[in-house]
Amino acid sequence: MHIPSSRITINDIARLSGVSKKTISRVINQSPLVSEETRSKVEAIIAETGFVPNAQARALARGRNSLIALVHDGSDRGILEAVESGMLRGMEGSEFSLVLRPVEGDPVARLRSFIDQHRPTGIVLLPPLSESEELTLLCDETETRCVRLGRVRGEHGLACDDRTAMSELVAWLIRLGHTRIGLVSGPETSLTAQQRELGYLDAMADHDLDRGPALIAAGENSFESGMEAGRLLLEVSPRPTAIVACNDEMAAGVIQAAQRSGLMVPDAISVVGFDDTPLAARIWPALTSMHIPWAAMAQEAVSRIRGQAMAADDAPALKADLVIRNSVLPLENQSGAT
Amino acid sequence: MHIPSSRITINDIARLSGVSKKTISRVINQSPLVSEETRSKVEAIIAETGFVPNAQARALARGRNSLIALVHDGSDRGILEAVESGMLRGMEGSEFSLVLRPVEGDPVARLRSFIDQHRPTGIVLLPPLSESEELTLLCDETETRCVRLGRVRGEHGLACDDRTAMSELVAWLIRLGHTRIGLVSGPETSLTAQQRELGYLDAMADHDLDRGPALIAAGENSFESGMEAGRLLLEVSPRPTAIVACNDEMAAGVIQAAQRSGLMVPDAISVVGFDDTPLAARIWPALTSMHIPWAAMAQEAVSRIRGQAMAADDAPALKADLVIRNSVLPLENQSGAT
DNA sequence: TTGTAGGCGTTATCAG
DNA sequence: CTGATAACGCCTACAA
Repeated sequence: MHIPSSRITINDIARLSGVSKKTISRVINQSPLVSEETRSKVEAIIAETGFVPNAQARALARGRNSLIALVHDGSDRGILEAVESGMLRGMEGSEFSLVLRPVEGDPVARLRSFIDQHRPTGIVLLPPLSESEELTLLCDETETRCVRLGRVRGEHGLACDDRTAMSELVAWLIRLGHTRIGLVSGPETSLTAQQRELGYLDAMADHDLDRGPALIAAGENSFESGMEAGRLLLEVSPRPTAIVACNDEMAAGVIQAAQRSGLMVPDAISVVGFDDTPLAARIWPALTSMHIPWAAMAQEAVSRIRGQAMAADDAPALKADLVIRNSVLPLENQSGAT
Repeated sequence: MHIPSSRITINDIARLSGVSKKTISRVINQSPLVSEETRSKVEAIIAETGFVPNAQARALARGRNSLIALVHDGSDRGILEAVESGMLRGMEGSEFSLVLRPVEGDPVARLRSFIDQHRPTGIVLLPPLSESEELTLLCDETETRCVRLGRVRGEHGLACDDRTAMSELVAWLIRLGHTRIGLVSGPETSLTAQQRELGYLDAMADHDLDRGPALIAAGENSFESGMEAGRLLLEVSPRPTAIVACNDEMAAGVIQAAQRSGLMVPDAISVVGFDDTPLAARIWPALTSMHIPWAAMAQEAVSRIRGQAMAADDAPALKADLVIRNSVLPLENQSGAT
């Protein structure tokens, strides 16, 4: 016997309260088909005994486990912390638990066997996996609820407008007098990164500024790729007076590259990030960044999976928001050199 | 019917291969009591059909779920990333999945209901929760395997020697000529933090240096508390020439405080951290830090829970290791001011 | 080496 | 409103 007999089950409760298992089950599941009297009697006994329904048995009977999985490919670690804590907040006080599921290699096959094995109630997909239609199809097939973060179109999507947000960010730099603005782009396979790049191009075009390829360096969302891209952009002549990176990790890399080569930020060059991850506040100079409400989106995603999607009015605004810190100076206050 | 009948079960495999369920079960569980012939035939069919055993049914029958939980109280977010990825590496290719379980409030009650509900195979406890004997007892009671990270004594512990590591770190600063060395300590309720503080005191005493309370500021393992403690230490007169923080988050806070007040790191003051989290490499100047192999420990913890603890020889060394970056200068190369 | 019967704790069906 | 009875998919005893 694996399970200590001390562990109490629905049968014990049934016996103690003199009703059938099924009635206990109804009480547990808030079924309206129970008399007030019976319900309160049973509830008292449950409280008294500290009975907790066994999630495995339940999962087996229902064909669904009380798990919600966070599925990502590890390509953008910066936003993970916010997403995790948002999801956890959304599950607080519920029966649900959070499972971490990185998938590398063939995402469809990996995810399929994960779902077959654990039958989670739902999964939250992060970019760029959230951009795959295949994965959504897989969830439909397996009756797994699915929310795609950072991907607006489609019924399963939840995102804010990256393109507009980036364009506003760049427009803000332009208002500060900057005209030569470099971009560190994200992986070209990521639609989210593409949207951000388009936002940059929008703003530059709106103000008739040079948006030639020389001012754009390709990154991979990682700190290291940001450093590398930063080095490239710093050698462009004439040098950009501001650089915007498609996420905070890369922005931190740009700052590192700049300071190492003796260009102080923001005195010699301004740098801005995107996402507003915890890293932004911890580096020096503290990074000005466009806040993307990943935590709020993740929390809302969990609500949807739990079937408690808020009314449109109550839903959190899910809007991007500029957070000004210390990594940007108006052009007129910048010096040309160290 | 919740489960699409298309989903294949052990019964389908049994029928297809012309043997009984039990034999399939034996194959799945690597039982030696199966003939080579039968085994390979069954395995072929399993591969062909893509059959994945249902974890819920299995969990119900065995009384254990194929989950391993990471349990922490959120007080030291810096090491979470390393621990998560180490645990995931340890579970790669296995049937196990990682559940994230932050507990706030009454840890014993919270953990108990979590265990009752999900019956995880094991849990990994992070400091300071790993220091609680109560939680270990709870695991014993519920037959849940448990590994306590950062806590040496006892059969369930897995840690490296924080005290010695810190003392070596401080001794290294002393060899660089520093004599006035400040400390940002961790929460006094955390034994791990206490060990680190003791290591600092050891080294200072060994070299007959001032280790009075004026040079020690209390932190709470958070970035903000590090900034606050940093501000305090910078006002001590004469000012310390180096500050060591009990974790990287706080060290980043100290750097922020120093640079904001115009004291450049490391030119005016040296700063070192502890843990060597990803943050250390991302800030500027890059943080010199004592590497604590959290990822390796977490991976080993998972191995233990899976019952595959390596022989002592094969086990990863689990030793702390100094990682030198750019936040420290020998005293003679430091200038007294900006 | 393999198979049969029964149980794990819960939910669904359908009759009272 | 309530309760027998039969799943859910797998595993352990015990036989064969």
